[in-house]
Amino acid sequence: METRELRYFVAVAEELHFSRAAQRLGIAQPPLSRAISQLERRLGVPLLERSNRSVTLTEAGAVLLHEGRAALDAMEAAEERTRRVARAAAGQAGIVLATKAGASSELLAKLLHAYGAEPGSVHVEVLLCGPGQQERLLRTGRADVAVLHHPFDDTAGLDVEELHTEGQVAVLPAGHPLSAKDQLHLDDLTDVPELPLARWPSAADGTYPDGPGPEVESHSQLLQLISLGRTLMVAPESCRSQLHDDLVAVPVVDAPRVTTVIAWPPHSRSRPVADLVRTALRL
Amino acid sequence: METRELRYFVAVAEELHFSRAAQRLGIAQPPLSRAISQLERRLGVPLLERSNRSVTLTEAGAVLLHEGRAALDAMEAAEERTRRVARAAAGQAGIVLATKAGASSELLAKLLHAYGAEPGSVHVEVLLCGPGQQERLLRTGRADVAVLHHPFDDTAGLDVEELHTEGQVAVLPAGHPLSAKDQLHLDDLTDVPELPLARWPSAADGTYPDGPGPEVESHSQLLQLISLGRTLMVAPESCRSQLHDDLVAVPVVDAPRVTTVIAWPPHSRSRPVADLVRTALRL
DNA sequence: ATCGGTGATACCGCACAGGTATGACTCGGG
DNA sequence: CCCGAGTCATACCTGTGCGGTATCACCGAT
Repeated sequence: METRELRYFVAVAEELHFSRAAQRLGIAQPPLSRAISQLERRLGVPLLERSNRSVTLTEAGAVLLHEGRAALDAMEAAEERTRRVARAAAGQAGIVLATKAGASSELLAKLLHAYGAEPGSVHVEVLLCGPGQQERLLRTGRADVAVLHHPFDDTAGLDVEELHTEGQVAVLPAGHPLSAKDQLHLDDLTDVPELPLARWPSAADGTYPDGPGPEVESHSQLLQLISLGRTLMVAPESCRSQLHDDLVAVPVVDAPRVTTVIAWPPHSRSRPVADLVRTALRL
Repeated sequence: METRELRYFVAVAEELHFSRAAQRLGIAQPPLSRAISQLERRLGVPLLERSNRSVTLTEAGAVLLHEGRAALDAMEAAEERTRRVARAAAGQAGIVLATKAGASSELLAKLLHAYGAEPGSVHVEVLLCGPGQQERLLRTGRADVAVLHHPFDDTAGLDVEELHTEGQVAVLPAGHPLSAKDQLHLDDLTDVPELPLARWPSAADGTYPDGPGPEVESHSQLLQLISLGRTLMVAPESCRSQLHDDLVAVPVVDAPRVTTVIAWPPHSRSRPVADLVRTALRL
């Protein structure tokens, strides 16, 4: 199976629409149709169910979509890491660490400081990105190591070490009745009509889901909207250090505990990554 | 990057010889040369160092070899699992479990029996294979779940659960002076001229490494050679249940402890695999 | 100096990816 | 009830590029 065929199939399987998929791939629709049927013939397995004006995945198609995404990621990672290693060898070496913008900043600062003091340490480029993006950067080879947060990020297929576990707090505008309490439950927060949960853009297409909450695209926007009394959020308690006086954090006793982990691709043979992880575990 | 290019590169990187690699790939040498230089040009990175009569990997080439193998495995796994899912849907369903021939047979029997009694259990095809092969079967999609042994098998990139930990014993011919002891150290076993360690064929090319020990290709051969007083082996103590009277097992106190684990690919969404793992953990 | 063996280059033919035009079919609207 | 819009499939053409053969340039051993 060639990557081209697999890319084509993944596009169709995601769009469930040949013409749109062809447009996304930058080719015409007929060659795409042909490529897919050829793939089905070669595998000996029907992947798509073409019925009245709609395309759906067969069971086998669903499997190929999943496994195929992982395989394409691995191909991309191989290519990307090869390029990066050459660039590193050619001068300004370094590894790339990906982390969610605004999360675990204190821990990260300590880690980078400690690692920088190690003998043989290399330059660490920090890549801040939106939620759920770090994991992808790691899988596609654009990052060597990432700081993730269980259970929010998917760590399937990555090697991880746990660094820190903490509870979560509700961040509320000062003066709101709920902010006077000294602890809360999740049920207290789901149905607060005047503070609906904010909506983030979908990672896939950048559109916002429906709902009453305000649309946000960054952490600072969200904090400002809380200050303005328009929404609330639930976040790991370490975020307290970044809150202004006009925000109040109240522990949410039944929210899932959040574990900060350091993660890297399972086949990594990078010495700097190993050093960085060892340093992180000593903190 | 197309899988064809990557397959070509991996072949050359493994052989470090264009003509042999071309032969292995079933193509002529000139197209292979061209494909590799084209790959290097596309990546913008030299992968191979061609100097006086010898080909060596550059640092980038070594990375691409490693990452590329994983990527090719993932591609193969995607293809294989898709085929298998279709076959399973078409009638005789089932999952494939890979394990080393002759290892953990008791545990495996208990597991299969317990799983078979579960509601909703499917047929489990057991694939016995040589040492170090299970892992590959799992990575390339020919198996859904495997029973592996730490630290012998590499579990990087697989999800695992530990099932059982045990020490190791030396298996000796009855009557040999060492068999009279009630415990041994590894040092006692490395330099026993009359019982040199047996040699297994290499997984890569099937050739035997050099050495004084007898060549074997199966567990039963090895046991017979021990009976004949020609070699010895060190194995997990659970192998005792399969030994004849003319073999003696003596604990090796400083041999690494062996952990039997059940492993599956990290992206598995197979319900039967999850059930099987859950059953295994209850044993 | 010669020969065997290395990888690179030159050239050719054919398979196949991709484009355009069009068909078969299904739905919705006038 | 038919027409038009929209779906994916088919037919045909074209050009790229993969693979093969022949050959070269280079190096080392004899």
